[in-house]
Amino acid sequence: MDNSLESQVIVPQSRMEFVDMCGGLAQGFGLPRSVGEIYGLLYLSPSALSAPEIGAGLSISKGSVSTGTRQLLALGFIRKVWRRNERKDFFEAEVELWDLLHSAYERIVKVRAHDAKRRLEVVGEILEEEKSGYSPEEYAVIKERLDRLNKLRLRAKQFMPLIERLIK
Amino acid sequence: MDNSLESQVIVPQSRMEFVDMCGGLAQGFGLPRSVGEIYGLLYLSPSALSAPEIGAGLSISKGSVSTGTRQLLALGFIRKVWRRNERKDFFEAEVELWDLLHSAYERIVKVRAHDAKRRLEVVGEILEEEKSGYSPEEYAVIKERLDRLNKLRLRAKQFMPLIERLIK
DNA sequence: CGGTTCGTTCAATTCAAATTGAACATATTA
DNA sequence: TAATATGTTCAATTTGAATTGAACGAACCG
Repeated sequence: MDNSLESQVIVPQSRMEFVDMCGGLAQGFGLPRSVGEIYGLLYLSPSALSAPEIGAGLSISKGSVSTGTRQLLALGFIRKVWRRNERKDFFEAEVELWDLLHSAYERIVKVRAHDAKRRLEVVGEILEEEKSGYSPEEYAVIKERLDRLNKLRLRAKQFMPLIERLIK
Repeated sequence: MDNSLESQVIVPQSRMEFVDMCGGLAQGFGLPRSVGEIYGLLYLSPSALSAPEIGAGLSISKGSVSTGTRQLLALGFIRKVWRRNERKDFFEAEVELWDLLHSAYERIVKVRAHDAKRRLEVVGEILEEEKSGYSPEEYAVIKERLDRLNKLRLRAKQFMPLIERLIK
């Protein structure tokens, strides 16, 4: 039996242009291009698409579709939908992007900020241990630079609640 | 003559920890790790460092130091300093990070926003050309999704001046 | 049952980006 | 001028991440 369904999937140029843009955006955010492309395809799709349709539409392998959809599901960017009498999984895009961006902010910015704080503390601790290895002048410079960074961190932290209120 | 200067460059652990953190941050922002590392090394350096010193301290090649410092100079993260009777270039970190982040915001966020606007327009135009290829319902769905994106874009745009004022 | 489709996983491959190192140009010193 | 050091560029290499594709298990069908 011919896989007529997949082989005739031809995505119009406008949507391909959009897919490409989403691929580029994803890369910009450090995600695989294909993940962005899958989201782009689904976002402009009038109906939910099956995994084989996605693979055919984007010319990517089953494996990539599987891992890509898993990532998007984990991020909340797409949903699985089930169809009666269909064994296949179908996927549709979450279109409330504002909410998604909001939660992405929570996850990414907050986690990064916390990370930076911890790592700076570690650097400070090790510096104390090594204090004797520096001349007083050197030590003073390094200490001052670290303090400066911590001030920057606090300054940024102060704005976080403000920004959060803005994007709520 | 032995290159005693370079071969004895041993960077203390606290600074290496910091270098590593900067490397990771750079990667997070889509820059080469080595670029972040060079900045990290210079940031906690009590004095300006020559290119050979940087290479030795981070165990990276001349070529990487050269391209890395060029990128950092272009971004304004480091400065060249000249020393009397010294042929070598010396580098020191720009420590006013707030200003740097501010101008990075200008360059990155604004450019990206403008890009997205243009690409969305292109998608819209091609869609119009292909309008006849869709059923009215399909067209309506796609159009609505694009409109939704444009609204999101405008909403984000409204906040930009506010955020700019915050980080000024 | 066999036969088929779907989806996942993971080892192998591919690909792009970063890094190296050799060749070169320029400056410096004796 | 020869000998040495510095810095740039770019082709070749390395490295790490994304992608593929084969193997597998599960669900459905005749």
